[in-house]
Amino acid sequence: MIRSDLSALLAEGLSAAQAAGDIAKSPSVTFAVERREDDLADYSSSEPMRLARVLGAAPKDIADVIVKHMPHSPSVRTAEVAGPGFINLWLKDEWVFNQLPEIHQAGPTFGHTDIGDGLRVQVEFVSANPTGPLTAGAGRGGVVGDALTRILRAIGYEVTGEYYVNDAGYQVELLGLSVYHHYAAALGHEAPFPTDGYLGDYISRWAAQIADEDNDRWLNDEKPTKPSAFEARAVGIALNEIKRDLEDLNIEINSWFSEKSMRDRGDIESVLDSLEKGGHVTRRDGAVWFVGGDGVNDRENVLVRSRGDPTYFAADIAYHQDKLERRNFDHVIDIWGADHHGHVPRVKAAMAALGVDREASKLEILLTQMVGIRIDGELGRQGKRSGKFVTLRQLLDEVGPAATRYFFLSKAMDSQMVFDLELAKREDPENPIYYIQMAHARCAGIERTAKNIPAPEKSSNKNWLTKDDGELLRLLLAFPEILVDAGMHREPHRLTHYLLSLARTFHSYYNKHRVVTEDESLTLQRLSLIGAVRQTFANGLELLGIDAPERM
RNA sequence: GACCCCGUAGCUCAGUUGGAUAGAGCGUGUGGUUGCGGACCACAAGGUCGGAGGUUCGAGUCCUCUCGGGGUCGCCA
Repeated sequence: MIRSDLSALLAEGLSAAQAAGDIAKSPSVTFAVERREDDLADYSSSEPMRLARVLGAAPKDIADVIVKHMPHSPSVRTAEVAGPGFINLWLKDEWVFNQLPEIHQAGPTFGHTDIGDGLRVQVEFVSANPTGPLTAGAGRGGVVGDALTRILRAIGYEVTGEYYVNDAGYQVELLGLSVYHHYAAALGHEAPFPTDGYLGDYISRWAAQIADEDNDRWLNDEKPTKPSAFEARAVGIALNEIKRDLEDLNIEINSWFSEKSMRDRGDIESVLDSLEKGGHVTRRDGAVWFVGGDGVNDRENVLVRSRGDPTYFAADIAYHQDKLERRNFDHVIDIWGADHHGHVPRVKAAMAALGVDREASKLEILLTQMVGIRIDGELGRQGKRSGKFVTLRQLLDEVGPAATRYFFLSKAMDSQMVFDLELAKREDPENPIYYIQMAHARCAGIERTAKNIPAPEKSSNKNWLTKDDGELLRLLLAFPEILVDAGMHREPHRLTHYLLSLARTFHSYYNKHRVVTEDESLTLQRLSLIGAVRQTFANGLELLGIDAPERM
């Protein structure tokens, strides 16, 4: 990666200067180097200004001395001191040009690095209750989690994407009773509808499906025979719809973790036992409460209800212990909806209490903010139990998976967003995803036009690079850095913005320079560049889970 | 009341561990493009970064206060 190479070069410059006695000694320094998108430099570092105090010298003098002692590098054309103490670095065109074959050689793995060092990471996302179809908001978490998973893999982590299925507990009981009410009705019987039952249209749809397929198999007067089996039947239908939605949105789940099977193993009892032994439990009003650790002024939360069944919180503690201890992931990332934010401190406190993650360093919880859906200019309220919400399916049917993913991935996850259905439905250039896909298709189109031209040989002519070729190629070389930043900051939208910027640069280039011309040598060189551009779009879109069409 | 997120161009949003003149898309205006696809390109207008203090060489970015919008505070999940 260019950025880290330059950083090392500057560090060498500093130590050489220190060895020569030109500047005071210091502990080793990591030079922050940033890529510039203006015309001040290709890359720059402001480290000298930060070093001023430590080294007891003026920033400008520090920068001067570093530049003076910096070893020669084949990639650097010039290094100069600017402003109050910046070091500006320019890449050598010849070196930039020589990176092109490397991009082609890496092919589908161009941009990938191994800085993750094979660390085992779990990303848990969506995990919506199987008590109804996925909401549009769940789509946001799903898309962000899926893209993050892909990006982390590309930078060298071994990642498992998991969906935690809440297929047990009170909400599932409610689902079963709600569906049963309609099921019985469909067969001409009566069963009570539960208080706080689910009101969505899909409930009667599922009931009709069960009545149709199973006839009177579950029928009894007021309650289903084998109620837990009936619940499982309803949950099964829900999960099928969820899986189909995720599949159509190009989201891959490696592992479906069943809460029910965890409960059946007795994990909750054993975790409660551990908490009790650690003195983190108190009893009051017939219920069992969790007491936060070490004088933390945290509210107490119920683990076991007075009627005897464990809460979602208790199950979640067992689940996270399973991830962090039994399955021993090096790092766990949970992606939750913002409405769960109050739950974050409790779970972390419980993990600390269990001694599973005392430093609170292994469990990382990210929150995706609310998604408002605007239909016909109206911003409606969303609620699964009321049955009033926009489903992910509606989004997919009306907008399509590419635009849906792009829209969710173009904004930072911690900012609230409004999904304007009418706007997103329009298939005009307003939607930047077409602009990006078009760039890829154009590259492919050029390659089709040139397909009877022999493959580029090793070039002897290195003066072909215009400023525009160099700009385009420099942008390609930034791709690996973008992936590292997007992964390490957990911000997939950085990749989205990069691709948009690359598309802009490419379209501009395309409009200005013809690739396939009479000049065979030049044509071959530019074909190689265009091939690298196409590869970068393909790789980037793949990580976003968006298809890269050859034609549009 | 407590806590979380947001507030940047007309609209939707970026802004890289705090760095040099605040960016993009859409919209608006003007112009270009007989070519590898016109789903394109170039140029322009448009900003007290909600407000006030503070931290320091330097703040859209960090801290405090404050205003506005959204969210969460259950023996629901």
